[in-house]
Amino acid sequence: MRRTYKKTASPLAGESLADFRVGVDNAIFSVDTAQNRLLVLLVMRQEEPFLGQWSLPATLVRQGESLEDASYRILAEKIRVRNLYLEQLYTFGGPDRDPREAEDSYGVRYLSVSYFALVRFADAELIADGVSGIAWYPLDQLPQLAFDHNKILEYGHGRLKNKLEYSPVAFDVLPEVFTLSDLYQLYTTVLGENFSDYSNFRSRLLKLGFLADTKVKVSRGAGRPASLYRFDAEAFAPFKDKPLVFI
Amino acid sequence: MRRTYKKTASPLAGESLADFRVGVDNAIFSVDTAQNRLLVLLVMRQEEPFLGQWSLPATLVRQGESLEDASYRILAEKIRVRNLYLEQLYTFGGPDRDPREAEDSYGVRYLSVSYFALVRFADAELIADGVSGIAWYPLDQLPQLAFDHNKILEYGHGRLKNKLEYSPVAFDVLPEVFTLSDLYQLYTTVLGENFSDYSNFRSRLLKLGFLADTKVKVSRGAGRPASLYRFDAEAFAPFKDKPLVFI
DNA sequence: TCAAAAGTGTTTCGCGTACACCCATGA
DNA sequence: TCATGGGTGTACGCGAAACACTTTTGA
Repeated sequence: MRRTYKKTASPLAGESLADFRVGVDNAIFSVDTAQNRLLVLLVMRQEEPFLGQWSLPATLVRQGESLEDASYRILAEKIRVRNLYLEQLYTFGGPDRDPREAEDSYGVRYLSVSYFALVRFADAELIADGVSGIAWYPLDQLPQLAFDHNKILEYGHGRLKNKLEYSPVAFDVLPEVFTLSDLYQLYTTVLGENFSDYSNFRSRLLKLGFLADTKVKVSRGAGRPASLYRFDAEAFAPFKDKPLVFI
Repeated sequence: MRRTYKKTASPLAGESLADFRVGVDNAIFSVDTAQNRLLVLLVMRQEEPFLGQWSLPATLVRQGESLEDASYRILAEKIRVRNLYLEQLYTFGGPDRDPREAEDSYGVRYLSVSYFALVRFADAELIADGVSGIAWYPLDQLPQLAFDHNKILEYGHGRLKNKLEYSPVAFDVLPEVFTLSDLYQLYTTVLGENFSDYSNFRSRLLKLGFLADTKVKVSRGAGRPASLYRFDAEAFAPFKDKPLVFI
């Protein structure tokens, strides 16, 4: 039926279109502000190819399922989390990127649509199913990953840095209330040590006016107690879609 | 063979994975500096679905062909051009975005990986094959397009604006030598009238030091003749990968 | 000699940067 | 009382924005 349809309609019917399986690979980042570490979620592969190697949480897209649905599904299988940010990253689709292609006599191709996620570390609860390995890995201590997943993570890290600079993702990933140091730590761990002076970061952010001071103080060990702030979505609204630099 | 492989390896074998055809849709932009118009390349569809409707130049990915190859192939079929910029845009893959899915009893899905291209208008020669319609359309006078192509173009236009602000794509698309007014016109037509004052634009660009004055003057009608400039890729090198605002 | 287009210069204002310094707490 | 971390203030310089002005051509 499909064949006939193609044949009558297109002069290219004989050109042998590729059949695809579509995989979704999730690059899931989180920031452990307590330890100043940028983490990424890896799972141990339970099947061939790359059995026993670390990889990104991934799945193949099912019938009737959108790409984003698939991404959420795989995420929900690995982690329980309330606050997260998710967006499409990039589509890798060269031939021979997946060893399964070679084994397959029908010439089925495997295409990977990668998604980028940032989750709140505090309430991210890993789902250990007893069998499969699952773990947060510091981004700077990655093992050799399956497929082209190292490349995907590299790309994802770039995206994360941009997002942080130009959009308010940070507030999706911080607790409801947070100190300005928390915010600063977050930026520092993701962007590197020398992106901005604390006091300047502070005054710039406060001047924008969408951080509401709850006046509640919190003391963490020695030192003066810090004010807890809340992200005010309404006050931020005017900045929405406008280019805005947080650095 | 494939089935067996999946069945032994994965507990999800029964979950009915989707079979995909992968299409590549090209959002090809060009700027007619003479008429100050931002154009996009459309083709008239010669087959169902959406027969006789305008659409983006598109193709289905063939066996052994990478996504980017497919994008270049479809571009080369429609247009002869030497200077262009091309990059992946976004992947649209929800179920039911393509009417062919419904007609197909096997549940084949159609996924669209869109590419963004910017071509030099002066030497872009449309390939008219006598049958199919092909034309440059002003972006602000688009007809109703096939599939979700209007949405893709909207997304592509956003990308174009960003690219122009943060990267030197403009020089891929201008002639070898150009006047600063040419450059300014280009920016104006893409970004809108009020993005910057001409004189400020001018001094900012010149101060960066990668525009070489050829000292050759060119006169266009009345008015003082303008200097022709050349983009100096070597002098630009230090700025590569660094955030840089052209506005 | 005037309009049109190219190119130069100037003034103002705000913001990023780099600091120095004050404040409140725990040990 | 001192180390520690939170918070405030200031002085400098660059750059964006707005706009006035000069230069060189064609008509």
